[in-house]
Amino acid sequence: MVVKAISSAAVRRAATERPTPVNKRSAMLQAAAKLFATRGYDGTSMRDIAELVHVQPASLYHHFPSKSHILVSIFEESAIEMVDRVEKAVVGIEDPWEALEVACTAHMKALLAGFDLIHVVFGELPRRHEPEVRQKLIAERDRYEDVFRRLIDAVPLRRGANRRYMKMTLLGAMAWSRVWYLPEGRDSPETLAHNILNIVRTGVKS
Amino acid sequence: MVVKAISSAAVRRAATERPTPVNKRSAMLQAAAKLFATRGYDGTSMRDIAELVHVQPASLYHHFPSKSHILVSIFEESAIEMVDRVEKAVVGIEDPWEALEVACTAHMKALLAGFDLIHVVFGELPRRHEPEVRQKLIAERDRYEDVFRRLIDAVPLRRGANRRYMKMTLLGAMAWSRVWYLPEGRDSPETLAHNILNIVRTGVKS
DNA sequence: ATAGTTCTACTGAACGTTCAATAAGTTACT
DNA sequence: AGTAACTTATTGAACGTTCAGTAGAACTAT
Repeated sequence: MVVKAISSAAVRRAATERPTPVNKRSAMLQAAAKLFATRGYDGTSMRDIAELVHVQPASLYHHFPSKSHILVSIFEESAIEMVDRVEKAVVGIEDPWEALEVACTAHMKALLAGFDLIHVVFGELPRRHEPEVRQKLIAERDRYEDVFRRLIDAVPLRRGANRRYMKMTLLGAMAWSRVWYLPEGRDSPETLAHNILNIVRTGVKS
Repeated sequence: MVVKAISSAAVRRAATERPTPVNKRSAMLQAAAKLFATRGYDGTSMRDIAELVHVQPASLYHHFPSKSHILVSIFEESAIEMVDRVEKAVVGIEDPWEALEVACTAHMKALLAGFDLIHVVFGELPRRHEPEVRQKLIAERDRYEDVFRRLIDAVPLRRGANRRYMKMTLLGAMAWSRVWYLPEGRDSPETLAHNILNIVRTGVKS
């Protein structure tokens, strides 16, 4: 009896539901991230986002109280997801340099192979936004950068080397790839991560 | 008579003219650059620019045919100015590493000490703009990057080191300072340039 | 089991504001 | 007189956001 009721309900649901009705909120975030990543926050309208999700602009306000909350949510979800990706990638690796390289590879893969959320985190300048929003954006990015800070802390450096500069150089060099990387080029995210880290690790001079 | 006429005109002009009437066009570019650098292109309105120059919005259209032309002009003037600054800074320096460091210092000084035009060049993503505009923006930034390409070409590297990756790492690391640098902090632009270049040159590992 | 209620997700139409841009007129200088 | 520099006034379009309303599923009471 109970089984039958559940079964028929499930069938009915499966027959009437749309392709991925699971969570429209995340579909909205996904669409917004894609647009923010390419056109920027100000260059993207709520209508643009709505159109990409095949929904009326007003529907966005059922899930988010404002446009800026969408941006903040993207930073939040991205930080959670990226911290997870990087930390999962480095488990079991003992050599600290190898762990750092694996982390960089995970970072570059996400950045260059279509994970739009992280693109927004490293493309959108918190400076431009209202103090309340800015604070949250910075906090979320810091949360992610902290994973790298810990990995860098574990690595043996020569005397006088500054770990903070090292972190900024590494993250900056990787973030800058946004600007010049061409997907159709011959360089894979792995190659990029390896080469950039290698420059930071051993330098280039003869 | 002639002298008198000129003289009285000069007096009248001096009495009625505003502080720096020399070239309003460049004042407009300056104001636009300051706003573009902090709020971004899309986050800045023609009204904002006009207000900063104490001019009516429509006046901007006497000097520039459109908003995007202002952006292109900023890139042009910035490239010319920065190429000039860097090339002047390195004249007479024989050691290629010292020349590169001087170039980096000039770059960081401009970037962190208020030369707004270059801020726009390294903050505004050409990707976001129409193809015609994008092409010009990329061309101007390439023109500036070429100065660094030449300086890097002159430097002796270890076997297998990639000069293109080196350039991107160096420029990326410096550009990223936009994000985390605090003027009230203890690091001077010179210190930053020295430390970043030193990481790229000799690496950090023990 | 059925009827009534509540809730979630969303729509369609509009709100007032701001946008880049234009047209026409005025002043300043040569 | 003529040109350059700028103003006032205005345009249509696009902006973020609001709001009353609705379809349908889910819960509740009979």
